[in-house]
Amino acid sequence: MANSTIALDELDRRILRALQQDGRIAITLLAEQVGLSATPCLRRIRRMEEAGIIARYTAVLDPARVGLPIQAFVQVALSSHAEEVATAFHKALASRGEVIAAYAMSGGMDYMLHVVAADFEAYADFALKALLRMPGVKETRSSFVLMALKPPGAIPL
Amino acid sequence: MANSTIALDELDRRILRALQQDGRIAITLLAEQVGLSATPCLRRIRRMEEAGIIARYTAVLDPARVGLPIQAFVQVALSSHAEEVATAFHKALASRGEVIAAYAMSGGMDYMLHVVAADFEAYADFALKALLRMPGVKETRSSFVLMALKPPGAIPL
DNA sequence: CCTGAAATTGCCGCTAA
DNA sequence: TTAGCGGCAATTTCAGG
Repeated sequence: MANSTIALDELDRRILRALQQDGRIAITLLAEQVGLSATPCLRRIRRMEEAGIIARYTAVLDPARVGLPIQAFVQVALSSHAEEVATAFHKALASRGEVIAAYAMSGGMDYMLHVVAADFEAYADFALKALLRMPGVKETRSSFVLMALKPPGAIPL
Repeated sequence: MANSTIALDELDRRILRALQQDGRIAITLLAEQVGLSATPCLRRIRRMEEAGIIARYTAVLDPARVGLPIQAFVQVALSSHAEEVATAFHKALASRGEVIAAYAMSGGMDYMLHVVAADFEAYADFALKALLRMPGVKETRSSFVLMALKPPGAIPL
């Protein structure tokens, strides 16, 4: 996972589209779909993995079906933007599995979190006992997901 | 992808953890890791795929490395909650690749969108020319991602 | 445990700077 | 001529029965 900026041609983009659609597709099949033989196809995939274009492969789970039907987005403001406060906060976030995504944001609130929970009680525990007590947290604002219209999105290529 | 609610035992959870970590792991290796032989391991995987617990497999791309370095979360309020307005809005969202995730939300704003773009100009085009003209859109509020702390998250099991 | 299929590697040929 | 890319074929490993 290096960081070189590599140019992608149409073949690469086709490969990425196919792999986003089905991350376990057989290389042989993929190669056929994009109009290559397996060898150069695999070579391109490896190159994009090395370059960090393909970050990883994953199984996408349905949170509701694994017992985590509650999803929320939480905006968080910190009371201080000192680096050590931010670092401590990041560390606290990292240790919490229910935070499935976290972003530092521009604008009024400093962070956006995507959180899953088994039920409202578990969510409340997280929000009140964990999140609000994390280092530097000044204010939080939770909104719950009622319905996922586009659950896991592919990146347009 | 049925919808039966199936109980997961510790073995299933281990399988899911491994598949979230590496969606292309070989069944043989996975089986060894979780302490099963390949055949029953594969059976469990198929069962969870059928049940929709495993929704799909995907390659996770780094948006910045495929030319989409701008990410934003956009909250959207509709002027009407009539079903036909909402449906038209959902349809408009679906046709926009830069919207990589969309959720109907509780609370003040009706929707939360996760959007990627090649640059601010492209983002502005989306926000001003596409989103604001979608059916029923009353108000939008964009916040930009400065840094992804937990980019693509796994669901805790 | 066995058989067919897939992944992976080495090697060769083609094409363009 | 050399660097880069694609294809073929052989080998090893995997999937699925």
